[in-house]
Amino acid sequence: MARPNHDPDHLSVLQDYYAQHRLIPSYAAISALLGFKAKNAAAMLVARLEEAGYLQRTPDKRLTPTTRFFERPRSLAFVRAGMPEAAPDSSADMVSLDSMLVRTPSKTFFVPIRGDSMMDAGLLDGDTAICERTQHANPGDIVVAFVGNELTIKTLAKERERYVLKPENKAYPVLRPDPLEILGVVTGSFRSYRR
Amino acid sequence: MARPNHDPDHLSVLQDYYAQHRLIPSYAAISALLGFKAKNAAAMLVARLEEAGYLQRTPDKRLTPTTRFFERPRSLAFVRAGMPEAAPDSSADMVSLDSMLVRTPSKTFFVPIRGDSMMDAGLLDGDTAICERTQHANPGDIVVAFVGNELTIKTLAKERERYVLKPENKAYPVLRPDPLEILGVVTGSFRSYRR
DNA sequence: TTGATTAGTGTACGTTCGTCCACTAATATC
DNA sequence: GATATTAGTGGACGAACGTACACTAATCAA
Repeated sequence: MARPNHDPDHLSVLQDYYAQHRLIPSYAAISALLGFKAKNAAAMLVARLEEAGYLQRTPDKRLTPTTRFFERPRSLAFVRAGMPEAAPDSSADMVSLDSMLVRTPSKTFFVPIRGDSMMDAGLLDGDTAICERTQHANPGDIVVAFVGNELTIKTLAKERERYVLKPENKAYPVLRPDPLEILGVVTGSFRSYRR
Repeated sequence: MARPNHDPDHLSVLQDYYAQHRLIPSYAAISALLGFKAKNAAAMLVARLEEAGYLQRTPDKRLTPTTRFFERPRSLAFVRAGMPEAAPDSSADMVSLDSMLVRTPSKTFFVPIRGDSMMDAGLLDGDTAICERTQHANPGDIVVAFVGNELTIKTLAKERERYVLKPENKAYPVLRPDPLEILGVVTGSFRSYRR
């Protein structure tokens, strides 16, 4: 009863459970899930997974997944060999996009992109910018600002001593609002191709 | 000590905690976090949030977030009028990334974008494409295909009687793999500007 | 002004949880 | 063939967790 190698199947059961419930189960639940008859087996499994960097503990010792826990086998490449249908990705669980893209929910909001003024930065009309409210932004950051009573998204730039808003499209002029009212920085973006 | 309205600030503290730790804290931890002196206050808060559909319990009664828990406000055009800090009309326009971008989890997988061959479609190096496994794709769809044993993302096009893969960058040639092996269509994409 | 409702305090209690320790079984190493 | 090493069993125990109940305070509607 001793396999030197790690327990990949055990891990994937936990991953599936997490995908369903968004929670690492208790030792008792793990035992039930994996057919262990002693909670201790679960405790040792968890210890191994912690060691291997799949699990982690909060300051108050509660179990949480690490980033590695969510890593999908980039094995999509293998798929080729076998059946394309056969689970390219056991999509069973995927990191929720929310948790990937939103670090501080209370400071995060979405702003729809209108027009093509940020086209060259890959922000197209209809995209949505993920923004975080913040006091300070640096030149080069893409920021959300108020210009003429509307929200606009541009790259922050410094022009001599002055901060300006630079579109990422040569067809548009640099904006020099005064005062410059910045609401937040853009931390990400997404788009949907469907409807 | 009785505000009829819900506790948006309490919720957002929990959301931030979850974003950091990927775990709903215990009642004791919630009390510490929010300054409650009695665990019971936390229990009642949780009950309210369950009622409101932000939290949920696993079969074994452990607390987990619901989809609504992850919803963020879409644009805050209102903010301008009042304090940017003040929550805008919360009611409408709350969206979660997952529910927006992933329609069929079991058929959905992610493919990282490499290179700039899809630049003109706003898919930059480092972006992630959200793909859905499907049998049929139409000309004009952005698809995931196997070309030379690697995954590639291109626009599907029809050239006379033949389907070809068109890059969205004039510097790249049209691909005419035969047979053409399509894994799925790209239904969305996202990127993060951080790190 | 009264009464209902909502939010939080304080304390107590039973259950679950994680940990610990002794023990067993199977594999790999020398 | 002896011996670590690894994986799991089983039971015991203290601490943490969730729950319950009685009570207080603030708001709102009648």
